[in-house]
Amino acid sequence: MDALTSEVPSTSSVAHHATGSSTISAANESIPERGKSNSSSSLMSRMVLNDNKAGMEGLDKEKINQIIYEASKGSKFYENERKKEEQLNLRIKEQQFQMDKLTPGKLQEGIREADRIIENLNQRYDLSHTIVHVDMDAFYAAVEMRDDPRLRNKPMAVGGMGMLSTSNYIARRFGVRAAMPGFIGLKLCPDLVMVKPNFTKYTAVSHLIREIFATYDPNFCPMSLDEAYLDFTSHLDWRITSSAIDRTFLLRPRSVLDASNIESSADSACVCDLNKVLRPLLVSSDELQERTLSDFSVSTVIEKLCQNSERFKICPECQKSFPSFKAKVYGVSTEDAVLEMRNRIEQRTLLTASAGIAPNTMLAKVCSDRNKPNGQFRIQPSREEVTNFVESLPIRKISGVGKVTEKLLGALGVSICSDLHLQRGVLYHLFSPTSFRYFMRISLGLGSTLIERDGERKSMSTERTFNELNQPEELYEKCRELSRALAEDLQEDRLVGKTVTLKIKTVAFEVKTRSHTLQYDTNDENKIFQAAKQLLKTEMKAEAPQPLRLRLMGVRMSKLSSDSGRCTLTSMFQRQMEKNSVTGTAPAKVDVEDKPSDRLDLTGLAGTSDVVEGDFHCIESTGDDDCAITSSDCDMQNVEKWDQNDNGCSEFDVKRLLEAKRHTAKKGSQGKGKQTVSILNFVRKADEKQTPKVCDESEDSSCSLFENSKSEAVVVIDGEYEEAVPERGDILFAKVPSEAVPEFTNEEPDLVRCPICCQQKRNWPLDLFNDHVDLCLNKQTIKDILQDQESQMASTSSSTPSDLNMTTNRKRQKQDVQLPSQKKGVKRSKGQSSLLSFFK
DNA sequence: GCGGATCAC
DNA sequence: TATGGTGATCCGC
Repeated sequence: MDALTSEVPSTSSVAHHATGSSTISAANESIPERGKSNSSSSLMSRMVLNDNKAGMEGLDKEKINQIIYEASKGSKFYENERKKEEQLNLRIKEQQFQMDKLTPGKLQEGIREADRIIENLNQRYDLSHTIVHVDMDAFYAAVEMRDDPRLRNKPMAVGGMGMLSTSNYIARRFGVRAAMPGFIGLKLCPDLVMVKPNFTKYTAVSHLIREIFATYDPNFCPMSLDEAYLDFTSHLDWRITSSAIDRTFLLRPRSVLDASNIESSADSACVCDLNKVLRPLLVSSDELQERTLSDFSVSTVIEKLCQNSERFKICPECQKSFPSFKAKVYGVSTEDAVLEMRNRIEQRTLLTASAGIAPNTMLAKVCSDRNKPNGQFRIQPSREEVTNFVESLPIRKISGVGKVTEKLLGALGVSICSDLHLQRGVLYHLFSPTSFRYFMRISLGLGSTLIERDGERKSMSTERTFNELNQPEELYEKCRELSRALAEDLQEDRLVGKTVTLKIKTVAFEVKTRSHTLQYDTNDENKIFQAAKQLLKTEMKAEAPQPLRLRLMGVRMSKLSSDSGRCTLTSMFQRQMEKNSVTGTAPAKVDVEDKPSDRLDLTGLAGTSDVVEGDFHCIESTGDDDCAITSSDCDMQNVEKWDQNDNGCSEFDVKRLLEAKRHTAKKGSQGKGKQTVSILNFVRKADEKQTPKVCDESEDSSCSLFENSKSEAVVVIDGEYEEAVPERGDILFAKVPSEAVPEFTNEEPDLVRCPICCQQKRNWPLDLFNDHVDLCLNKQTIKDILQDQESQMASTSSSTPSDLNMTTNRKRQKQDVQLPSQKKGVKRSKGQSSLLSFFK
């Protein structure tokens, strides 16, 4: 979290503390020889080594930073960083200015207000939870080392020349760390071995550890493949009453573990996790049914059993003999419980984890880093212990305080958490209420005590870095690829969204985002592409006559909702069609969302699946250069031919088309086929006799069904440019053929029927009809929701969290530092009535 | 609603 | 030769 953007000043009373100006390498300057001024001139705080990581204590930062600087200076990346640094320094100056303006009276007021807020926060002090943060040690690197013993004694990192994701502890001694480009890692450590990441493997390991997590807290909250928050409170309660057997686990010694992952002869010992294959056998054996066995006797009994009984000598999984192991009975204490979990993880994965134990997530996170690797640390749940711990803690250790916040606060004389309290009067005035509150919570050692699963996802995106692209066709092609990938991802998760955002990064590393909100939800590749392309086009124009030179492009969809069970007009009509197929009625088929780029489907209408010509004034966009508007009577003079664009795919200037349409309407020409210029993907027409008095604008306002002067029902998709720009395969219509008319044989002329509930009314006024349909849609939605909930309720009792079924390494995260989470319920449509009104 | 910035992993 | 991808939030406008 940031929240620290704008008006952030500093006080002059702490000016001597301030590292405000751009002077030297900043970060945490506890190193005494820091007195040396910036001889290497612009060592920026944002370019120096971030050693805020386990295994990076006491490095020769001076030397490392020099190497980093030498490797970076003069690059485009470096120049951009320098620019950002200057910006930050400006912000600090502004902060300083604001602080200087603070009068003693103002400061007093700030302190008063701060104390009031603190008092308030204190009311919520809650030490009743035991929160555990677990973090695998150097996860990706550890997996690779485990699987390739040759890597074990070498400095290595996972990643490539471009970027490293993790480094092992040996490499960290050289200053090589995550988020560092590989080529710099090589400069710091010429012997560095770089290994390509293998996410499939990491995901598999993640499954294993999550299975174990779930046994301590079925509602644990994974933050990434290798990290999670768990609420141990309930487990610890259970532990008190548990038997010794419940707390007994089988441990292969480390030497056995190390050997177990090395290729060996067929007759070697079993390498399965004994807690998976052998422990269940033991636990259910008659000999161990005596639940009152003492801690001591359990291990003795197990030992004897395994020595004497053949049943416990051969692994049922691999048929090999079990290796040597010991049975360890863990105590009922918090520390024992966490140690047990970590040991089980190690037995299962041959990898070590570290853990932090504290009354809330904020502290637990800090603790898990304290005794890394392969260690754990606990803050006792007392007010004193918490205060003690927090007091001297550098603010940078807190999740949510990054290097910018660190520097901003540093300029105010705040570097450790107790400083936040000392400077509360100033902070109150200089930061937003959100930020201030966050700071006060930190200084008190307050954090979230609730471990919540992530709510609904809020956005989904795809972005790619590449070698410079600057040709329009190349850029459009990239945009197309990204749109396609995003559409696929959205569809896989059955999500649709409204806001399309284009992200670009120029070759100078400047990042821009441009977004557009559609009138409707979609996850269709073409729709997304049209929007993104338009945004891209605008950016290219802004750059003209220079080419737009990019090194990255991304497409994001936000304002998401679920596509499953969604009550679109589409699905309504489809449902209705199915119902009516027996009786022969066939309401207009509006199929925009599902098959947007399909050709006009006249199958079953006029007995042909081809595009009908002649009376039609239709043009199919073939994407060819020679594609032109040929509508005969429609006044299309303002419509020029398609721009050649987008990699051979023609682009149509819709504004002009719409202009032509308006023009036509104004002229009032009533000749054949002149009334309507519709851009559409699908169209159906009603029988003259049965012309529906429909002018139905569904939730998808870009898709309207209306009646033209020929008493024809036409589906028009002509809202905004995104949906209007014809794509290859789209069809432009000026008129609808009367041959292709489905018969509404079973309906009376003025009878209007709700497509959802099938209620019929004569001369149903349009607005009332719309309201009714709205209501019906909601009703169906509610039903679906309730059904969902019921089925969920039925399955909640299962202790296995659904998240164990990870399919991608995409993750959602949640920070405890934010405002109270606004749990997003299911989206409500306008005019939704209460549940009661639906069902009474 | 949009765009820039910050942060975590 | 060469500095990532995904998701979230906050702030100011």
